[in-house]
This record gives sequence, C-alpha cells and structure tokens, in this order.
Amino acid sequence: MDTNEVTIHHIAEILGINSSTVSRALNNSPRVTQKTKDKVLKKATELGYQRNHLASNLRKSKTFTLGVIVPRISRHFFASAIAGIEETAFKAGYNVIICQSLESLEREQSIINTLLANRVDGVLISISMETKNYDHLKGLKQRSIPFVFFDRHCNISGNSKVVIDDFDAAFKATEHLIKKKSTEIAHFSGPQNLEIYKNRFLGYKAALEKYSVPFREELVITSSLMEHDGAENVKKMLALPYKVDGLFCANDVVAIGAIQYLKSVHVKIPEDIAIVGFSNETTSSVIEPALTTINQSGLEIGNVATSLLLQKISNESKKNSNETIIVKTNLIERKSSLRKV
Amino acid sequence: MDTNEVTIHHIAEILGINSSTVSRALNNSPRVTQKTKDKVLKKATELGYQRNHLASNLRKSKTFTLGVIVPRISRHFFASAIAGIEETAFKAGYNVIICQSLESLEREQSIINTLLANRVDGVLISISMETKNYDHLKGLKQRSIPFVFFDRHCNISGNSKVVIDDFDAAFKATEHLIKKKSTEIAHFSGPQNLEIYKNRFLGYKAALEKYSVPFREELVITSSLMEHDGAENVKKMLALPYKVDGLFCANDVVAIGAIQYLKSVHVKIPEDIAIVGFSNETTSSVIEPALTTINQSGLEIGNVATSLLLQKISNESKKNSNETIIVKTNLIERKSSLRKV
DNA sequence: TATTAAAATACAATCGATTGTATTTTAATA
DNA sequence: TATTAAAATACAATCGATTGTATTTTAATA
Repeated sequence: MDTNEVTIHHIAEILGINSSTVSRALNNSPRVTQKTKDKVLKKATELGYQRNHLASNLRKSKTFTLGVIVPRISRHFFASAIAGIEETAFKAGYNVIICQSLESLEREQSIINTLLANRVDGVLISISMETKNYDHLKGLKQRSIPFVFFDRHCNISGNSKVVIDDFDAAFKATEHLIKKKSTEIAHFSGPQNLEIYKNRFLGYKAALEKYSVPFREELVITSSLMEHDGAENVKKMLALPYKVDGLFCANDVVAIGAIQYLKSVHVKIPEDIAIVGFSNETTSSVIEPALTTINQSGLEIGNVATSLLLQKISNESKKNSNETIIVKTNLIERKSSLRKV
Repeated sequence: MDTNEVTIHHIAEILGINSSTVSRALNNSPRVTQKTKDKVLKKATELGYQRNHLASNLRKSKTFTLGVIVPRISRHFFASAIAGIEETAFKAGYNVIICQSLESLEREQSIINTLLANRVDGVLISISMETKNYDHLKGLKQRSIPFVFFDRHCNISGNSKVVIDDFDAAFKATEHLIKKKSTEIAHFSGPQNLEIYKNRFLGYKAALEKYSVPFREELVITSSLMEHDGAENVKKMLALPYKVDGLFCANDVVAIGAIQYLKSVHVKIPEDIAIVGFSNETTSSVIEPALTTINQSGLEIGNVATSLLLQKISNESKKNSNETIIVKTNLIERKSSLRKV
C-alpha cells in the first residue's frame, strides 16, 4: 500500500479538526475561516492529498463524464473535433467516452444505451449517415440528459447544435466555380436525411440561380460519399448528355475519388472540369491537382460544442434551450479549380 | 427526479431480502442460491436497474479508467490506434482518457500528473519526440501503475510494449529499393532517442551491408520528420557529392514533403529517385506518384496494447513482467519505387 | 423427532467526500 | 462580567455498492 491514499480524514486527524471542515476548506467554502483554510491547504499539499473523484462524484451524483459519438475517429475532421472536445472537457474536469457509429444507426442506438448505462452527464453527437429515426435521441431527452449536435445534426425539436453555415459555404464554393467560367456544374451530394448535405445542395442550387446557370436534376448525384463513390459518380456523370465543366462535391473524400478516376480517363483538371470539395482533409493538399475546398476547423467546432454542452449541464435554465452556434469557414483555393479565365 | 435511480436497495425492499444478497446475486456469487438469483435478475430487468459504477468503483478502489498519451490525435496512425484502444477498453468495461503530448516532453510530464490525479488504473503511451528523460515514467512505476508502450517506446528497464519490428520492416524497405537497382540510398531518419527511429536506421544499414551497397554517413539525414522537413532534407541531400537514386524515409509525412519538393525541382520519381516511406498514412495512396510504404495497423496495435495492459492490471503476477509483442507489418508497393528493372 | 453441519441470508461496516443540522466558540453589547 | 447573536466547527447521515462476519434456515443424520 505505497500508493497515494491520503484522505480528508487523515488531514483532519493530524490537524485535530473534523473532516467536514477539511472538505469545506478544500472547497473554499465561506463557512470556514481563512486561518483554517490556510492550515488545511498547507497540510494537504504537504501530504500530497488528491481528491478522490469517485467519492466526490458519487456524493454529488454526477459522473463528470461526457459521451461523444462520431461516425469514425480516423476521419481527420472528427479526429480534430475530438482533440477540441478533449481539450475543453479536460479543462473543466470532465472525462470523455469516445464512440464510433461507423455510419450505422444500429450501432448508434446501442452506443446511446451504453452511454446511459455509464450515466454520462451529457452527449456530443455527429449522427451517422443512416440515422433517419431519432427515437434514441428522444430517449436522451426523456432521461433529461443534455446533448449537443456538432457538424452532422438533424431536425428534431428543441436541440442545440454547433455547425458551419453549410448553405453559405456551398454557395461560395459554387460561386467560385461559376467565376471560373463553369457553365454546367454537377454536384455530388450525400444522404438527404443529414441537414448538412441538404443545405450544401441548397447552397449550390441558390448560387446557380443567382448567376442564371441552368440547374439540372440529373447533375445532382447522391451517394454515401466514400472514395469509391467518386469513380461511380463520375461514370454516371460522364454518361449524361451535358458537357460538365464544374463539379462541387459535398465532401473531400468523394472529390478525391473523382479526381483519381478523372485522371485515369485523361480528363484534365481544372481545364476540362474544375472541382471544389468540402472539409479540407489532409489528403486534399497532397493530391494533384491540389483540391480547392471549404476549410472547417474541427478543433474549433469541438471546443465550442463542448463549451455549449457544459453550459447546459451546469445551468438548469439552459438545459432545454435550443441554440445554434455557427463556426466560420473559408474557401481555400487550390489548383483543382484555378482555371485561367 | 424521473431519471433512472433504481438501486439494489429498491430491489431488496421489493423482494423482501437484503441488499447484500441482491448485490451478490447480481454479481453471480456462489453464496446465493439460483432461485434467488433468478428472482433478483428478473426484478432488476423489470425495474431497469443499472449498476452505479461510481459506487462500485469507490468500494473496489478502482477507477476502471485508462490513460492514453499520444503525440497527436489527428495523425491517422494514432487515430486508428485510439479506435482500437477504445474498442478493447470499452468491451472490458474501461473508460479511456486521451491526451496529446504534441511532441512536447513538458506536456507529457504534466499529462502524467493529471492522469495520476485521476487515478487511472493503467496507462498506454507512445512517447513524444522530445522525450529523453524518463523520470515521469518512473513516477508511474513508483506508484505501481502499470503502463504499456505502443509504437514509440523507450529503453527503460522492466517495461512492456507493443511494437512492430522496425528493424525488419526497414530492412525490407531498403532491400526493395536495392532490388529496384538503387545504388546510392539515402535515409531520412528521426530523433534517435526514439527506439523506432534507431531501429529503422539499423535495418536500413543492415540491408545495405547485406547487399554490399556502400553506407555513407552523410546520406543519413535526421530531422523531426515533419512535412516541411521533407524539402529541407532533400536540399541537403541534393547538395551532397553523391548521385542519390533511392530514398528510405522513416515516416510517410517527411516522404510526402520530399516528393513534393522533388517534383517542384523536376526530379523524376521513381526514375531518378525511388522512394519508400513508413506508416501508410491516408495521403500516401493519393500523392502522385503513390508512395510505397510500410503498412502498420494502428487498430491492431491499439487492440493488442490494451489487452496487454488489462492483463497487467488484473493479474498481479504480470504487473512487472516485461513483454514485447510484435505486430506484423507489410510493404505496400506503389509507384514511387516501381522503377522498371 | 432432536441434533448438527452446511448452506443461505441478514447485519453492519466500509470506500471518501459532501452537506444539513447541532453544538461550540468568538465577539459584540448591555 | 453576563447575555446574546453571529461565526466557526463538529456531528452524523448520505451517495450506492461491496464484503467480512453473524445469524437464520435448510437438509442430513442419528
């Protein structure tokens, strides 16, 4: 037993005072005189006292643990978001349980049950592509466990979220293609149950309208935006009776798949087709030509979402608020769209 | 108070038995008759009982929490390792605290202190590039908190680690370059306090010796292997009085930096210089030419390291064992080294 | 049926910190 | 100095589960 096992009782005994006073002194309670506080703090440092969070949390019936659900940890955006979440949570004395839905609704549901069993104080979630049923999220609400969406959110009543302005970002991306003299612009879209993809599509459409570029239903190709979808989508696109000269992809992964396939069939980028992606994955600056894309800071989104969740947890009146915080994005112009005009 | 708050005492009261019996029944103790167990289990399910881990852990004076220290979460290899760690830990009922050292020794030391304050049951660590002083790790040992290195380890006595055979992988990578008719092979190495880089260097050297390719001190260029080091290293390399025609990089990141710079100065890859990297980052298959590299499964390393740590935690006799588990790697041949021979 | 050993269950303390209430100490006032 | 209010501290219960020991119940044997 050479492990650290100093408790408030040891300190109390040594100082000849009661452990409740020690506890209050360590928590800086106004009920304890400064003189006693000094004595206690000095002795605590001397003995290397460290509060036992298990005991403390049990008494407070809080776990100081947050649940985080992401589609996939190894996606760069989510890894960055997790870094931000850990950072903010850690500073506030919270731990984090990280879970991957792997884009499966079933897994997402089972994760929520496990998080409930672990009595997390709150949940941060970026929903899976399959998530069209929201009963599991309503379950969280019933148990009055606050949660905040980040990035991939959904439209259930009374929720808070930290997102980017997908509409606006998509608008700018499309506008950029138009200014680079694209006249037939395709869009590789994602599952429409996810608001982010719906909004990216709407931003794309709005930009076409504003600049009177014809909108064609067939040029919007929906998939689950994996790398292999890139090639598939391009094949469909090239089979259409339009000479596509611009492509806005709802994420970088599908854009990269598309670029690789287009290169293999000797379509020139950006001369024949200018391309813009979305997310700024690490691969995007490496591929040739480097991919023009929307940069979104996972770190910032993670930080902000966690702050918001912590507010909900500690502030009863905010518990059921529905706030939306929008994090700034910017367009990074790279070679894949820089056609000489 | 509509939250779940069923305790063993509620179950005990309803069934008219003592809570200790309920506890033993739920833990499947041989001291309780099967009949009672059935009764308790049925009622527990009926009431939606869920064990309060805080209380349980407090009594057992275990936190069921593991600390994980990685240089950077967003590196693909570490993100994968974390996925593996979470997976295995979660199955065993453990939570995980993830921390980033950001390659700083100071941060690494402070993280260990925080993990100690959080009374983690064990630690998984991949050390920073700056880590040349191991007092903080000895601190863990003194407190008899088991820890396991993964990937980046160091040579302190009596430790366990889950690693790849860096020597062998580097040997194969270099051998591959030699078989592709490289005769002047450079090596971009990393900080020599990290065993992995030392071993990769030794594997490189051994391959040269075996095939009687001259080893030249100046062709080994050491840096912190960031992307920008790639260009710097290449400049130094090209200034040397040797016609380098092969390059083995100790990681993919520096290899990618090198490729990009070489392309900018019109050196042909693989014709002029054949290149092999190490780690199989996601970018490596996307860069052009795609990078030949050593594939190491972060997921598997994370899984295995966590299993080993959990063994140490639960098995007193294994606590001070020093095991080394080697996870398989393989060479992925891509265009960056496929020179026609 | 009475006795006894074994099996099953109940009792009570415990993990360490927190917190409402009771008691003691201090300081202010008559 | 006696009285009283306020400040400081002590007491004791509590969070929920676990576990060593004591007691009761069951079943086996004479």
